Amino acid sequence: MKDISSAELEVMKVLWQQAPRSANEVVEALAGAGSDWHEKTVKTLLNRLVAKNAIGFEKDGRAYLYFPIVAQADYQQKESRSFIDKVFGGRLAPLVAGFAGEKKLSPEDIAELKALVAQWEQEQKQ
Amino acid sequence: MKDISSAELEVMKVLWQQAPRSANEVVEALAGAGSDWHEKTVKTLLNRLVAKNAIGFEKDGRAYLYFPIVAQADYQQKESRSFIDKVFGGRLAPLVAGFAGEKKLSPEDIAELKALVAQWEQEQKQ
DNA sequence: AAAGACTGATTACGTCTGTAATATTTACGT
DNA sequence: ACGTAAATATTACAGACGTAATCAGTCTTT
Repeated sequence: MKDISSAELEVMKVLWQQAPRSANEVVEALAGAGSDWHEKTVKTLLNRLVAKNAIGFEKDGRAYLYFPIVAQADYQQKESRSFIDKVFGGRLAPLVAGFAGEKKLSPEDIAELKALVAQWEQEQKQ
Repeated sequence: MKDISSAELEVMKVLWQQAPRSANEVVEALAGAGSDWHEKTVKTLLNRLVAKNAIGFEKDGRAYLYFPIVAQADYQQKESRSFIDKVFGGRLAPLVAGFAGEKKLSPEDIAELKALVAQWEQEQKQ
């Protein structure tokens, strides 16, 4: 399947958050989120996403109700993998270390990472 | 500065690994790394990188010797930040959790992440 | 000195993307 | 049943990108 571009991704996020939604609902959600895209632009993006098979729709009268086909978790997983491969030669730790070095981690992130590490240790003991 | 495209990135990697290098040396390094780009293609990429100010060159007779201007660590840092913002709403932990869930972590990664976490704990105690 | 070889510079071209405008279809209201 | 507003579909267009080919300048060799 073709790549989802970054403008298209903003539309996906709206549908991941809630679906199905009409084109107008998507437009409004984006406007509410601070986007200044013209309505026509959003419709184009929806069309392209349909063409890419990233979203689908069902008819509701004359309008369409769009919903994601690609799941957010799958998208995140694939993109993460290809990003780490491309930029860090496939190693995750250097990315985390880079963030840590720049003090760009939120306390929640630190807590969550700690928990993950603790969990791995548990699993390894068994 | 303009973005470095993914084809351009392959050229950057060669120069990050060793610099300065002539265009032909870059071509050879890429060929050695399994790329099947035509020599002309690589020259184009070098040109575009110069135009983007990502690399520079000094003359060596009729040939140029290219070297990176953008540092790899800086590039990685910026790209990581924008990737995490774009795909994970700025949170790092979910990315790591995704990898963990898919068992896609190398033992080295796990060890390194553990060490990082241990280090944060140290820092917090002080 | 002229020709050839090599190098960088310029040009090419189809696809994708951002950002819409225009065209066409169709359901709803009267 | 028909017109019209609203929704979708098609078309537009410039810049970035992948992937080169061609042009132009210069160093070398004969």
